[in-house]
Amino acid sequence: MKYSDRQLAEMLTGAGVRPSLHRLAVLSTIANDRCHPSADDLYRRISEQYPGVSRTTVYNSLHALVDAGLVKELKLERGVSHFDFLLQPPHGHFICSHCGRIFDMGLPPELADSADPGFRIDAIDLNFKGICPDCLAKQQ
Amino acid sequence: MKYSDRQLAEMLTGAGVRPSLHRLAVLSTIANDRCHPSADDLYRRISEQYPGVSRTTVYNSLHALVDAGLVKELKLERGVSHFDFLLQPPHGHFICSHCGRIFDMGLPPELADSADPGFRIDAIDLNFKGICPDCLAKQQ
DNA sequence: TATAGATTTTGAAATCGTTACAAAGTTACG
DNA sequence: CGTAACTTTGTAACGATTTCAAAATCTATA
Repeated sequence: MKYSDRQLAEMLTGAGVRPSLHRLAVLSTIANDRCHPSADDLYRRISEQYPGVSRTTVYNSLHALVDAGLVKELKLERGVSHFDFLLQPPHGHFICSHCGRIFDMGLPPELADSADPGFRIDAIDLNFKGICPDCLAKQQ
Repeated sequence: MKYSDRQLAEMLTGAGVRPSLHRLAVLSTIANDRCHPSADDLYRRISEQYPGVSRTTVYNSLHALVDAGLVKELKLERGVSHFDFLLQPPHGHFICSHCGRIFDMGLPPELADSADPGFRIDAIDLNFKGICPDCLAKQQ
């Protein structure tokens, strides 16, 4: 499923964020490629489309999108954040130790209930680590 | 349950790591306080006991303990690692958005089975975010 | 179409946690 | 003892991110 720039622009205005060219480019890359890019990945991708864009602009855009609730920041490894589109059922992630790719994984439906009583659960991060099918096939 | 320095030293030698004073102090803090300290928390704690200790020594010790499989590095927030004692059943964590404390939480037993077939799961990180009972009580 | 006001972008410098590295100190063991 | 292996130290570097103030660009209203 691909989101048109018009759809994405509407999401932005709907969330009270002005749909500037750069913000739209950042959101479109996150929403349509679903590759969980880091800020630097995004900077390089956006640079191809808009040469001369500032790294700070990419960070600014990301903050705006995260604050607007359209994008989720994933803290999977120390030091680097990755970014995921939020318009879809909640899901976890799988990080392949071999190729580094990040895959979406379904969340067990009653996971929130497994927390101790008395805690108010607002968000769940579930991350698997291991080897993805592609790398398993290549390995042996 | 508290671990004596002798017990901890045996764990270290058993794992092939020389039980130096600093390493023992780091491990003891992580094992006995169970407060999921960051490297900087540990540096400050160890400094009280051994004034003049170098920050690098704390990092070196942490690396040794993580490599030895006695300590697990938690990547809960961007930028900072926290450290948890590993000698206990696998568990997830709850981070209170209000006070910042980190609590242990049980893992649902068949969580690994919920991953898509074809992936080899080596590790699971489950993190809840929300408000802890103490902060909930104080809030209203 | 002007123009003022608000918002966005820029680029350089700063920050923060962590790592690299080489020198100095310590320990184990023949 | 002597020497090789390991540990600690302190400084400098690193990389991702943030800060900040100036410049550019938009928007609304006249």
